[in-house]
Amino acid sequence: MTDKQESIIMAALQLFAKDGYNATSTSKIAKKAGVSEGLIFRHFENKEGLLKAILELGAERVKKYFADIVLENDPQSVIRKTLELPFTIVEEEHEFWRLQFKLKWEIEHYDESKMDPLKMALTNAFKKLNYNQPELEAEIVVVIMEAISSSILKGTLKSSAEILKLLKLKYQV
Amino acid sequence: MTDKQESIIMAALQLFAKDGYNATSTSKIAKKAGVSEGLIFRHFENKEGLLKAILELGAERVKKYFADIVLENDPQSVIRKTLELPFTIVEEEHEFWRLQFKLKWEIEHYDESKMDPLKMALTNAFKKLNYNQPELEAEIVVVIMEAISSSILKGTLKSSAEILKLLKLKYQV
Amino acid sequence: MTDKQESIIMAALQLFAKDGYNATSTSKIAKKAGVSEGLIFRHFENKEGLLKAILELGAERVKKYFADIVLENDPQSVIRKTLELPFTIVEEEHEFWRLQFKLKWEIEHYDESKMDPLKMALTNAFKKLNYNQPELEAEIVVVIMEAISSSILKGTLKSSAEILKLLKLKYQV
Amino acid sequence: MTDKQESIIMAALQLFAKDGYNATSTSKIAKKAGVSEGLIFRHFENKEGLLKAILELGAERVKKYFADIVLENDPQSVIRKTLELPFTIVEEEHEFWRLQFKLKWEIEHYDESKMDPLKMALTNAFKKLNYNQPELEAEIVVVIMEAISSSILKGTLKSSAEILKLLKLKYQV
DNA sequence: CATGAATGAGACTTCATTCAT
DNA sequence: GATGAATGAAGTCTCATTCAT
Repeated sequence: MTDKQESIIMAALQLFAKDGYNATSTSKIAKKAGVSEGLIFRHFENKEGLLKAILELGAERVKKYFADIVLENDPQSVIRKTLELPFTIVEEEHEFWRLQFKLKWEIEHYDESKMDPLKMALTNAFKKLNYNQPELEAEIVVVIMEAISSSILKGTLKSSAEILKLLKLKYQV
Repeated sequence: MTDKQESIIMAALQLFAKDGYNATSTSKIAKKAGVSEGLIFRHFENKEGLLKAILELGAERVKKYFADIVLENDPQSVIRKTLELPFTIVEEEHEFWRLQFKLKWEIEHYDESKMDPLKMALTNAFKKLNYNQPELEAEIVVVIMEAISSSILKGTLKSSAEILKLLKLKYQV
Repeated sequence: MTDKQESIIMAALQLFAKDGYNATSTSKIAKKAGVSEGLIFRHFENKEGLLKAILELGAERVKKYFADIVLENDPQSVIRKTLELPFTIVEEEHEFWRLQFKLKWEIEHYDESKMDPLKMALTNAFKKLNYNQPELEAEIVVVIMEAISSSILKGTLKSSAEILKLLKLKYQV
Repeated sequence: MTDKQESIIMAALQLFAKDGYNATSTSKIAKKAGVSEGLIFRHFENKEGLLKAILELGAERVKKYFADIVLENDPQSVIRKTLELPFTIVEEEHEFWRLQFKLKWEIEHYDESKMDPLKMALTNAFKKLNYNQPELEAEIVVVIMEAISSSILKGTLKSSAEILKLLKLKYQV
């Protein structure tokens, strides 16, 4: 990955996140990245190719975030870390994640399979804690986690710290 | 509202929901609605005007859905009905609600105030039930409700019936 | 000429004068005139018909302005009145005349024949005053008169009163 | 300035001059210039940008025409050359100048300042010749010069050679 | 690898005009 | 006579993509 390739990706990332995929022109990306418009197509074939590159980058970051949770043995820690996840997104990565969430709605068949390892880890955790329906519980936690993430990214969640505390209390983690 | 105005709105609704606002051209809308492209602009001034008309329609439907909950006296019913809400969306309205959710990400300043009455009703309900932090509880329920709605609309929620049952159990409603 | 016909003409006049013929839409005219767009076409057949109606109105006003000069016997008065003409245009008629001048450039074959009576009157006057080339003198006076008119209408003429005085002096009228 | 840029300007010049700015579509310009329509916007940003480019070209040509007069020392030559100016416009440049004159009516705030050097030169000349009101005389000559130019360009001036002779006689130049 | 001029399709929008009421 | 919904062509402009250099 050359320097210019990276700056294209970073520019696209920011613009896609701010304005959406369709509303962002390749010319704006090129200008922001400080490269010629043609270069985008040499490196990524077309606009969608650029999007895919960004999406893959997203999948990798997701894996990294999940790794720490999935490798955790203590079931309570698995749940706690999952709930904490949305609150640990650093400010600088907000636009990156905004884009990922936005794209879930924009792309026809968004690949949700990257959530599977987390779901399994959670299911296992709830099993160990003798919950009656561990799979359902896992799915609910994932849903809650995603919902809180998107609220945070959209900036509509108030008193987030207290909510986290309350959630941990409910799950006793 | 003439016949053609309505068919424009319906066509736009479906296309916006399927492909997104930006990716839908006014010419496609006109073709689908069976009218001339110019008519869209005579009636709605511009593409955004058409979007606003649809959004207002959405706000009205939201109000209608919420009315039943907000006017409820029994606190447990308030919570139960809120949790049930996502599961009561009829198939035909799916694309309409898909659009509403999609737009939350696509539009710069999406107006979230329409949730306020529901939040207040929930806060009141939790107060009556002597929860320690009724406002936080209300916010969590809203977040959960929205999350489940979006999962259902995206088609990524499995075993939705059981999840509802489990949630009701947790809140004893 | 009904009331509505008149208000259409007046509205068109003002808008054509301000923005030009091409840049003025029939819808703007209708709105300004307070009538339906269709009515314009019932009365004037098409946009060009409306223009022609205005042009004829212009020709009539020109005739009226010229009548007083052409019927004058005293040769010096003929010249003086011609020179004074641009300065006698009342403020309210400015946009009307602006339009007439603008159209001379906008219309392919603008009919200049309405100037003929004036030219003849001037030629006669110069003949009576024993100028060597009365026709040429007449043409120059007309050219000067038109030039000053357009300067006034464009608002680029300074010290117009003094210029008039000086011109009268030159022609001893 | 690439080849295509130039052919766009030339095509626009001719069409603007013939039909006016508003009545000329960018698609017609592109077709006449033998380029894609999009190229117009890549080079000139928008239709008005193209107009401005042409206008600047006009301002430069005006300067060139005036330079010879302004640098003249002999006052009579200044006046004579100014009067002769309209008659020296070569046939091939007619449409260019037609456009310049047409635009004075079409554009909201046409910049008249380019006449200032000429006016000053004339004022100076009349001063040297001991005219009582040199500034007024200068303004009149400019007005006459512009009027004759526009008559020539519109093709409504007859016996132009004699008129020039007569004017020179009047000013004894 | 990198540029940027050039393209052609299609975007949103405006407009003169028609026609049923 | 008068309305205003409706049209279809054309308008300006944007965009993803190509290609010679």
